Amino acid sequence: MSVKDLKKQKKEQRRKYILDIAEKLFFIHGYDEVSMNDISYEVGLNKATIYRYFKNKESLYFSIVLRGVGIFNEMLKSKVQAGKTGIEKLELAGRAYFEFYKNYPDYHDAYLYSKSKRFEFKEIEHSSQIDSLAKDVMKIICDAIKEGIDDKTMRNSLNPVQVAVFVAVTAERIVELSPQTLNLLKKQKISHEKFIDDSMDLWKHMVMNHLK
Amino acid sequence: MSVKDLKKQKKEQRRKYILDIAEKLFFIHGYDEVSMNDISYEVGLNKATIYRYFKNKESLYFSIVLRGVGIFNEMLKSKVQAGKTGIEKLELAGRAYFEFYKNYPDYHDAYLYSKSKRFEFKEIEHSSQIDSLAKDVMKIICDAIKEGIDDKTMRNSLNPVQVAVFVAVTAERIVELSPQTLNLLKKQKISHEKFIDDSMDLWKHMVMNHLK
Amino acid sequence: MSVKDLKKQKKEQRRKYILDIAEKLFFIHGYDEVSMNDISYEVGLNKATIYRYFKNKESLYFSIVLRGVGIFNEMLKSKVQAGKTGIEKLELAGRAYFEFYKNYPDYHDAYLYSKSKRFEFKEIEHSSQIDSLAKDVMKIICDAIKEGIDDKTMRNSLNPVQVAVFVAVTAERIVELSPQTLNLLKKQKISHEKFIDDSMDLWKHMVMNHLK
Amino acid sequence: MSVKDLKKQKKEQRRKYILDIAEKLFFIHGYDEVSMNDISYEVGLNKATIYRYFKNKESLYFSIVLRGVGIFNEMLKSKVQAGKTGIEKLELAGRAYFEFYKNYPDYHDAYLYSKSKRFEFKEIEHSSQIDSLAKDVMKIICDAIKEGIDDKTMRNSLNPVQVAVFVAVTAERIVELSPQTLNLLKKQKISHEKFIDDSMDLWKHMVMNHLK
DNA sequence: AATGAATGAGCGTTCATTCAT
DNA sequence: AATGAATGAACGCTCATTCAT
Repeated sequence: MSVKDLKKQKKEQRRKYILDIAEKLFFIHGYDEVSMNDISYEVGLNKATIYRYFKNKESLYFSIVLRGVGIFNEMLKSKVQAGKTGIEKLELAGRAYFEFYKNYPDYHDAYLYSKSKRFEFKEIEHSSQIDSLAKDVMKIICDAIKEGIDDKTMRNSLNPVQVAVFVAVTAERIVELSPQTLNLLKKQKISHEKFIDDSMDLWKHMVMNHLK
Repeated sequence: MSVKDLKKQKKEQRRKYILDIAEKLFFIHGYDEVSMNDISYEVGLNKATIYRYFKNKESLYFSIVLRGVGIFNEMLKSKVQAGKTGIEKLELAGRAYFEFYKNYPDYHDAYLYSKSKRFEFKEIEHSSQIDSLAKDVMKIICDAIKEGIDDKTMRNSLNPVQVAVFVAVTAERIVELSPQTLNLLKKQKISHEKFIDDSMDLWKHMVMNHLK
Repeated sequence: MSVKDLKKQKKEQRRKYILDIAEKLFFIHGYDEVSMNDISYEVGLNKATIYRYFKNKESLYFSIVLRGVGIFNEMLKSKVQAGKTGIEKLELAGRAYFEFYKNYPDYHDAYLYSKSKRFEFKEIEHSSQIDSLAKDVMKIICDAIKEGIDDKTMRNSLNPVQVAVFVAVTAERIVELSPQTLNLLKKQKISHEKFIDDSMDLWKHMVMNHLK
Repeated sequence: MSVKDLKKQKKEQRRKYILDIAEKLFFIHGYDEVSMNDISYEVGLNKATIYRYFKNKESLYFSIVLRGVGIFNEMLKSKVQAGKTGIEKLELAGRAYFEFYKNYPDYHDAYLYSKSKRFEFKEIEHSSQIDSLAKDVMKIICDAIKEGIDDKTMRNSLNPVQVAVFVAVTAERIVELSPQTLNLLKKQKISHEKFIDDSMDLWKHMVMNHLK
């Protein structure tokens, strides 16, 4: 039993090691520019061995994405719980997202890429776990909105799920502006940071209870 | 003179024909899954002949994207001008966007893909024309917001460019929901259409002048 | 008649023009790096039109080589006739060769390339004319040697043809040393020029009549 | 240990096998006319497998050239050491060269082609080893000449390096006469063999000490 | 568990040349 | 005489993946 566990542990360690190296490479060069050769070389293990730990290249990549989503989830949870009102929690959720983006931009990129057309129509390992975590995220946002409606910091005409989806998908893109868009903002002396702040203000106006 | 024109016209027709076929293929299978071999085979012309009409694969793709952006521009312009107030114009801009998405989802996809990391760092034919059209779009939205501030249908604390960017980037993604997200909405009996409608409502709350 | 001649003349002029441009390109980039596209573009005529003047790319190239060989022939003839003794004439032939190399290194390169394996086993236009000129060269050298034997400036045990061939083929390579070889000489403070001079001295020792 | 060695040996054998086939093809058709497809087909291994053994086509070719240069080096060394005087050694060096050419004309050709413009400006595997062997050759010839000057079988006015270079580059070409040149000699009833013999006689006259 | 060897499929692009007009 | 359109053939190389051991 103990021996088995030891083996398992060792395997887990090695898996983690491979993941660390692959992550580094993917983050530097991008998914398509990194070959399994590159990874196995950098890891120091045979290419075929990598396949013992990961079904294929995609699975390897999605494991990394999963890491990122996990990190985000933690950040989100710990941040949001500090809020008192619903609207405050929503704002904190937004802040959590942007903080995640600032601290782990590569994970963020990887996550977006994992959801791009590049991978669709394929059954990929780990993608269900990623989805599950994504669902948790939606639930947290949803709950914040429900709370906001209850405590009257938000309009009661809002549909929590609808708003949560809106918030989530727009957040994803607000942090990743194209060079051209950044340029446009620059001309108005609006930094990316300020843009994000202002966007959160728009969010609040979107949901706040103006009657109160 | 007339002979030359005829030739030019014929060439233009041929070009269009290639573009039509390639478009079909790209829309079905995606950029990376379609090879120049596939295209030439489907077109019925030699691969090298394709290269007489398009510098390379990317140029071919971006020509298609350009088509789509052109179509959207027309739709946007004709829609927006029907609005009377600023906020009405903004709403119509949104409607134009969603209409475009509904009628030409593939063009929309192609446009997004053309802006993805997949192509960055490269100088690509037609990309400047695409950018130029994209700028026109931003200007139209911007003008609508300015008008809204002037006619007091929108808050005067808004920065037009900031809002325009926010609106534009979020619109891009609201229409492209992942299957999981669509599922989530479905459980709440919210159709994609309804979601879009509701999102436009959120937009309006975001910018409207509540004092009035 | 006169009209025909005029046409012929014009055609000849155009041919020369094409040749001039192609020559420039070949000399700059080398045979294999220049495409018929490049040439036609630079010439300003349609690719197919080039083919009206030259059977194919090789024929075009060999026309240029022919030019060079022609130039060399003239230089050789005029130089050699100034010599009084046979050995003097041989030396002058050598000098003519090296002068040609110095003044027209590109023609020299092209000539050597035309004789390389790159082209063998093929029937190429103009190659017989080139050969014919090459024969003239051999004859001139041969005659010089015969004269040298007669006037006793050279050993009478020499076979003129054998020596001529030896002189001709070695000359070709003495002027085109590899970077490594040039380096080796440099270490001994021997410049390429000096090497050539010394080589001509070796030639003279090779044939001179030591009894005299 | 022994297992590893066995594998290495097997790999070496396979490498040699590929080299043998490729050599055959290159020798028959020439470098540019043989594609990697041809080689892999003839070898009976997948194209990609060839790339496991050789970095690229050039590396494959230069491995073959290296073989040839190695063979020549052996021949040269063993021949030259049999000479007693310097001039004798020089003559033996020449004989070694011609013998090599006679026995391995294809290797000789390949070596010359490897030094042609076709490959310049590129860093190619094995080329440094080839250069190193070429340097050995030059050293051997140089030493022979120095010895010849010392033992007074050669003129003391000679610069050993200069003569060595002259001898080396001319030797390279004497053996590779064009069909036209061979024809010319034939008319004088001079066989290639006789031409080479006579050429060596010229060499000797070139360097010998006539005072002695 | 780990490896080295092997593979099939594919990639976009370029070329010299030839045709119908 | 001159053109624009069209073509077939080829090119070296890389990739993710899977075997036999």
